[in-house]
Amino acid sequence: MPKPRSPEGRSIQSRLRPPNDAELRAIPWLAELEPAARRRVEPAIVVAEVQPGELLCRIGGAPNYWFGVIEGLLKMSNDRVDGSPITYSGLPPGGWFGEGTLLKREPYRYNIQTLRRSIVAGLPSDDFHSLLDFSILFNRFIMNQFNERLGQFIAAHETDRLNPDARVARSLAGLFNPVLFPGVGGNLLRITQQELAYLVGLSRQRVNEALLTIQERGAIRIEYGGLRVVDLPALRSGNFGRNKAAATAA
DNA sequence: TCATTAAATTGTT
DNA sequence: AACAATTTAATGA
Repeated sequence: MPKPRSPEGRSIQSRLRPPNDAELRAIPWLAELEPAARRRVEPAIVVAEVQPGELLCRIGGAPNYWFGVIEGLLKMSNDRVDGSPITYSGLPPGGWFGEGTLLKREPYRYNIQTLRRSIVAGLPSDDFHSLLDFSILFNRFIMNQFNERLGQFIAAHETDRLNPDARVARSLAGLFNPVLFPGVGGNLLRITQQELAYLVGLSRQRVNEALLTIQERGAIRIEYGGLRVVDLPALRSGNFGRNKAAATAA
């Protein structure tokens, strides 16, 4: 697990800076806005580099920003009563989250933690709400986002009881959702097996085994420091071995 | 640009 | 959890 970052560095708040051009281009919804809306909101966007293990927001915190991943990898998790964390989703580049919490003006109901060094963007709550007020295209984007997330949520729920191979497959399929995470360019996702293990809640060994199985089935190609999707529908369906013998025999 | 070395990641036990 | 093998990144000639 990434060691929780000690308060050695300055707080994230104090490290905020304006985004550069490349970072702005990595924000998917900006390009969809009306030109006037974009001009108005762009100056409000801030970005920060966050180190592995840093907490962007914790349960109970007041929602100040709508967050997005420019680069890197985050995870969204919750703590169960027994203290064991349950991960809801990984957040690869292009993913924006927290709009539900902002809308309800409620405290965060999950923890967002960085799995590796990442660049994170934030749109202040006030600007988020004013965008909702005057940009129809932004509303459309948010609706789309909700819709996709609902699908993801249902898929995740089904996945819970499946065997490890299928869980890994479905988690991967979730990360490759082009609507929620358009920053995952092409079909290559940069994620180490260790990071994936944290997301899925399995050991790295088991994830490694699962990935090899999935690769054998032709759904992905494993690469150093990441992997490539060959057959996304197959990943989603998640019909992966109850046991390896049956898998290879078939 | 190439060779060397360190660090990160993967595949196995 | 530990280990060896492989890949990448960094460095300097």
